[in-house]
Amino acid sequence: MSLADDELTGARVRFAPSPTGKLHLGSGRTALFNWLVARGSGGAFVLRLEDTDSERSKAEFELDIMDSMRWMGLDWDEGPDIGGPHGPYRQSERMEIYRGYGERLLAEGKAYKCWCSATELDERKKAAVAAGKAWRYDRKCASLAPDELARLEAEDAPYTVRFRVPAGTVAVDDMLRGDVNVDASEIDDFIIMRSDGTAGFHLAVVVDDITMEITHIIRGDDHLTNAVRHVLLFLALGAAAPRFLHHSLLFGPDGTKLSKRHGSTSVSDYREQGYLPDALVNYLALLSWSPGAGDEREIFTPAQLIEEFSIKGVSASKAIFDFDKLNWIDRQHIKAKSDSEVTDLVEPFLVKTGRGELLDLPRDRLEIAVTAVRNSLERLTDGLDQMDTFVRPAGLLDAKASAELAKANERDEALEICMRVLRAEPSSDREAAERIVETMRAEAKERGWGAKKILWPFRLAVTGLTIGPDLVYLIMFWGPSGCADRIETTARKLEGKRE
RNA sequence: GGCGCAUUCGUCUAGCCUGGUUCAGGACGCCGCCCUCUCAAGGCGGUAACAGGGGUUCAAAUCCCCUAUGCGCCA
Repeated sequence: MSLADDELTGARVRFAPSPTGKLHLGSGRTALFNWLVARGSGGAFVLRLEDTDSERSKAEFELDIMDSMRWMGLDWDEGPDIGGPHGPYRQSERMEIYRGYGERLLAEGKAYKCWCSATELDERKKAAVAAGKAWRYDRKCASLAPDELARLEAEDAPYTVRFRVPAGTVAVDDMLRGDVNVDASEIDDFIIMRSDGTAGFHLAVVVDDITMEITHIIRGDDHLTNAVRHVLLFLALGAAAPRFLHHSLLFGPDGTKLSKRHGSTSVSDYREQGYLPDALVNYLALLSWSPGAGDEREIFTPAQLIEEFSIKGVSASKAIFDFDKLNWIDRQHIKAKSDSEVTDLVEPFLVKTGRGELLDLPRDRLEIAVTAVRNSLERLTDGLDQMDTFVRPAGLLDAKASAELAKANERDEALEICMRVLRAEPSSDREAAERIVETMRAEAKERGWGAKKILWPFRLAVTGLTIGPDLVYLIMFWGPSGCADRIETTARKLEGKRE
């Protein structure tokens, strides 16, 4: 990683998803950026689960998130499953830690107890809005008279703990946007401990980042203004604020937040649809990152991304997810693989779609079938239908093929030629197959025909279909004599029909 | 409503920091042509953008200000 202007060596970064849903593409992108910085800087990548919402947090989502990350190749150095020196890595297991920090802030006068009830707050808020004023917590409990305070303490009524926001300007050091300055008076005294004794979101995040020794916080744009609160808390707790990088959010083609309406949104969906993990990673990185400076490459392996990625190449503007481009990138990654690798990759999808006949094929023939369709692969699932060509019974014509054969001139002669040429070739390797096709072309030429006059009936008679893989692969798959037999079967059927 | 962030072809972007070499480069998509037994793939070519307005300057996509729009956060 080249980070001339950022002393990014040994950066400790973290990815902190809430397990309230499957790993979203947008979160996957955040995880990717963190991972790239960790790996590129020789630092560490921490996975932390923000599962404080016990209603919505589910174990199955934790599993999906971790599975999806592993599938993408985003390995972490510390996390809930593998532990680490700063654990636990689930917020639900860290409540005692937060409470300690909350109490410390309280003791130092940097926070205060607030007895205002939700309904009270609501009323005052409504009044403020009705008066045309912006509502911000009015600090009623920030300066209670001593006797009032004593009375409330004695009552043992539920209270929240609010952070006493100091006056002044707060600067968030963002690696993409420079210092973002906000006047602290814009921030109200937010709650750091809820009335049930659990930590508020902001406190939990900051305490985690301090105790886990996070040096760089990389997350979505939606947290940019939250960062102001976080900086305030870091300072109040006597910790140096880390550096931030708030990347842009992901949107759908219509400019609204990427959601189910636009198609699949979770990483695992893309996995199931047959995208290569490296391609998804490549595409996600390319949304808002580019190598820059006249470097026009677009296809990168994860290793290359680690090598090339730099903060300088990251754009701060919004990113719209383009399915077409993803498909194209996936195709490029598939193309870069060997026939054997693609075959390995396709196999699980044959299993999933119940294509037993193809799976029963010996490996070398399966590989021919895969090789035959790999050009049309945008995703691993795309060529499956065309592969079915190879397990069709001989002589079975679909309606279109049947019609095409019926109207072909000199069809019988063409098929005769095909069979003769095929039967004359004992070998079935690629060279032989290519030779056969060339010979058929020559035979056509001799008769003053176009090549189509022989090759088109050949395809139709062998496969029974009007579309399908290149002829060379048909010959390689069934062998010359196998093809001749299939043609013969078809020819006999045609004859039977005629009589 | 307040605050914050963003704004180059339909989309992702290069260029902006270090103003002239850019009547803005690449990629996806789209369109056309070529190749061709089919579907593709591939090759070649084309389409299309500096949000608007003011400045500063000999010169602005590049620097400054304002406006607009989008998004986000707080409520």
